[in-house]
Amino acid sequence: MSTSKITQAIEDYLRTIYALEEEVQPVIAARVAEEVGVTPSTMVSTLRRLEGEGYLKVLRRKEIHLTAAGKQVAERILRRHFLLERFLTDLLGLDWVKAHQEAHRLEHALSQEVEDRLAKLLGYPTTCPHGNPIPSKDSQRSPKSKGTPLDSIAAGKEVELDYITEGGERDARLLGFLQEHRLMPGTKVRVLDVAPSMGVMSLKVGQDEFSLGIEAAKKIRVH
Amino acid sequence: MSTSKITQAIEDYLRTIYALEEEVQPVIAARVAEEVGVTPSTMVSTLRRLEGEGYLKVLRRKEIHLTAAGKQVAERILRRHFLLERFLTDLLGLDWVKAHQEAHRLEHALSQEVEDRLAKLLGYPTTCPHGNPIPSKDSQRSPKSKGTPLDSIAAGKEVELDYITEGGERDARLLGFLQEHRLMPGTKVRVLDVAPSMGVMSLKVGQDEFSLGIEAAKKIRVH
DNA sequence: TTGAAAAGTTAGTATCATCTAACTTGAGAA
DNA sequence: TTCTCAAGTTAGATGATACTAACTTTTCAA
Repeated sequence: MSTSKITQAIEDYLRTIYALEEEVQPVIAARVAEEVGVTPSTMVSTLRRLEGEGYLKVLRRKEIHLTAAGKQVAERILRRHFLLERFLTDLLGLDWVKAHQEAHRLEHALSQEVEDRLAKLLGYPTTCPHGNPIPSKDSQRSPKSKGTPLDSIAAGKEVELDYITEGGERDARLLGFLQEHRLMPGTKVRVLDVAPSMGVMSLKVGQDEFSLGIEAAKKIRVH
Repeated sequence: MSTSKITQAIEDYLRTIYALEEEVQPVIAARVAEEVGVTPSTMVSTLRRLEGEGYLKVLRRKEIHLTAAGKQVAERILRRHFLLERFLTDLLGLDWVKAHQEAHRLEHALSQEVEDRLAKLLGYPTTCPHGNPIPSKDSQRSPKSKGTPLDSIAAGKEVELDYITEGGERDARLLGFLQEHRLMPGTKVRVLDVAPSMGVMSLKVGQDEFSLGIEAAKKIRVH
């Protein structure tokens, strides 16, 4: 198992599965295919390869579960991704959307040593710019306090933005929208109105009032 | 021509050919194959692909010449490579050898925007840590003053190290050796003795006396 | 001039990562 | 229960990048 080299494609599948595991109950092939952007048939052969390499197991109900080896690869990539996002936003001044995209390309080319030194240069940050906790190297799974999805907050309440899930991070339109409305970790948000039948909720940040889709709100965690 | 996407492999071949062009008279397939680390047969098919894509021409005497398109790709990669080397040594504190290796992996994942911002962060450096001029973006070929190869300096003379050629940069042992003996751009070196028949020359840097192979000395430019 | 070493070429394979098109399976709604 | 749609699968193909093994062609020096 895990004999051959870890390619960029493998890293992409594993990190996607890992992120999905924290968001949807059973991770199935169709979800992963959607996320990674490949056809179902590609998914089948890739899943077989990944299972053969010992990175994951596909259970009877088609549920995909990462093995320890798979988790290790995924966490390493996510750690580098978040670190790069910090570097790109904090030191280079990129916006959220670009930082995410660029980090996605660079994360595969970062070595352990550069990762370590970059972490030091940045003062050992504990979260990415979107508030996600950076997985620690010693594989101690982060407490994953999960936070409360914004869509489950009742009208009238004011909450503080905790973080944007990895699922939200992958959505460039959402990221751009959030940054535009200054909705970032630490921001106070008031829920003016929730209309599930309409699929939207009204929010107020400072003097700025706007609507957000319920689906998008699910990707935002508050407390 | 140049219709399909520029892959990492293509970038590697083009940047290698470009660097060789500045060092050896006619660039031939065998040299490139050696440098890139592929077999001659791989070289044949790759050369055909690259020629088909319009990145180079192979002339009658088997000479390989980059087209304008090929040069553009090569210069862009080299620029990113040198910039990354600066970043890795100046901000992250890596040594020469590692900086070169890491830059070689990262250079393919750097976008134009990140390149620009990185250049700004570093204060628009004009040379890499080994003294090579960073190719400018507007494709104005650098004057390439070439410098004098260290192996052609007569015994007794003292010179100043100008830069280490790209060919030298690719040689990890040489880089490590040079850094160990503090032989870097700006350093004054005295040539104690030249023994071409032995294939070595004796040098003195500060109080440090040591021998260097003639072949290695060719990759060092002084004035 | 010639012959060996260097360079180049061909043919056949392999792997990875992807696709399309056609098909099967399965799970929940009516 | 049955039908439908989502999910999964198979077969067959492609392109990029690489290899080995067996040549052929060049080039240069004796």
